[in-house]
Amino acid sequence: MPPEPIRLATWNVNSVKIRIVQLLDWLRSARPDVVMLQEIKCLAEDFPRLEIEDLGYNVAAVGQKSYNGVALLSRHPMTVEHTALPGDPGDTHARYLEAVVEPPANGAGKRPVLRAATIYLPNGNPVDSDKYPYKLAWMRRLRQHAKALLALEEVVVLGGDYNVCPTDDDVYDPVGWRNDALCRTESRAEFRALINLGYTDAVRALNPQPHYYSFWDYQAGRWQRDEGLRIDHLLLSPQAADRLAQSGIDRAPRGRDKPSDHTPAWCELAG
DNA sequence: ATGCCTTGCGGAGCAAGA
Repeated sequence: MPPEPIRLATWNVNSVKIRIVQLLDWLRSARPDVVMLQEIKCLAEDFPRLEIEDLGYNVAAVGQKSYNGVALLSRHPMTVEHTALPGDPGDTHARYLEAVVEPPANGAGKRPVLRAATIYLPNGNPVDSDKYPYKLAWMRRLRQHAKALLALEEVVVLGGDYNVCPTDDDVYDPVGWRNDALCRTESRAEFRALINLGYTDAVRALNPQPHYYSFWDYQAGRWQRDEGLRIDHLLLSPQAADRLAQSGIDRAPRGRDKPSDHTPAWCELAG
């Protein structure tokens, strides 16, 4: 009997406290094994862990008051490895959390561990403020760490809100957005550099069609017009990419009442 | 359009998001 596949998803929930009912409903229906959350917008001690643990998940969170904040949910045992992106102890934003997940053994024997990180990459707007160089510096740090992870030769999934539209195909209005921090040449070059280390964009790899979005602004009827951006990504190490079976974007949560402006991106790795 | 909508904070009106 073949081992069970493992499903992973990333979702910027735009406040986990406001979105708890939508999050629980989605966990019950999508039943992902590992979830990367962003913008929980609360302290870790205020994260609604009991409700999520009741659905069978282990929970790890790094939070701060009001802004940012990330969390990992896993149906399998999980050991936290990093609660911040290495490389700048002065960076106090809650934007990175990495853990090792132990999948259950099966008939064929022990399965390799999975290393999962949840990433909330800085937005970077406005581009003439110090937020943009902060974003680019954060991306360089991420590249350094992602390179070190490759040397481990593990199954690695770096999932999150990257705040980068990789190409013009990932934006509803490329000309209007070309000077935005999400689409600027430097942001795209940094994202490509990350990919060029040897990572695979799991959603793009199996869904090459343009205009396959993960975010729609609340304003100006962007959802109703399907005018969105693809900025939520799952990057796979070669050992993970070798197992990539399915991937996609689950639009359903974006169409529900009181939605986040992002919707989950997901992938499934063969067991 | 320095807007439009939605959050947190705090108890009004910003700041931040993307």
